[in-house]
Amino acid sequence: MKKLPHSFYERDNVLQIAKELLGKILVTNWKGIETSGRIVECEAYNGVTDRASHAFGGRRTARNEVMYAKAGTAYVYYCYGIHHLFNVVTNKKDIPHAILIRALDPLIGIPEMMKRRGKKELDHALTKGPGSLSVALGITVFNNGFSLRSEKLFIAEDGFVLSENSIGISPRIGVEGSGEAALYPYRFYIKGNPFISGRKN
DNA sequence: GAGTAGATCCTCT
DNA sequence: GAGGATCTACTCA
Repeated sequence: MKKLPHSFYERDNVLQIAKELLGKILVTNWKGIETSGRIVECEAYNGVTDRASHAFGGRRTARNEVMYAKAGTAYVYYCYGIHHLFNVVTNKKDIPHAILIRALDPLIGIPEMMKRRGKKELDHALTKGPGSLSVALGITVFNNGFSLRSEKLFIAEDGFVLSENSIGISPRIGVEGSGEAALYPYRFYIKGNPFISGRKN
């Protein structure tokens, strides 16, 4: 298993990167407790031309400043008063592309994840949906701006190969108020995986 | 199984 | 002062 190189994140096609993130492994390691999961669902946010993005039209505020940071940076923000949403910043510095990680297939540290989520039995809601997976991996706004190549938080590949026809593509979730941007097919997921989020699947 | 309400807080206008 | 890249639980059929 090796960490994805900086060049992986720095490319300019955020859709391509989002698709390639499927099957990769997101790892956190807080205080020696390692938890990880395979990425099975994500959404691309295509910079200043994407109405559903925080950076639409070139908006740049204290909150989304991290989207303008260099590739391979974690962008975490708080939403609906409950959920921490974890994003990966891509493309070059000052270009606000990002990919929202929406669901994981848990691999390591499942008991710890269940503890963080307050669950006694393992079920498919453990890491399903961006809010849930952040809790399961212990990611909070505290991690905003972290590098994704650090020892505590990183994305790696383990040789897992995904065939082209097992990748599903659909419009994004939760962005209905974003005009035609809500229809863009920017969501990528692994077909048939039980951890895919979305109420209607 | 499907639909709806409630939680709950930071950020920008 | 309103709304947001949401999830869960509970109700009703």
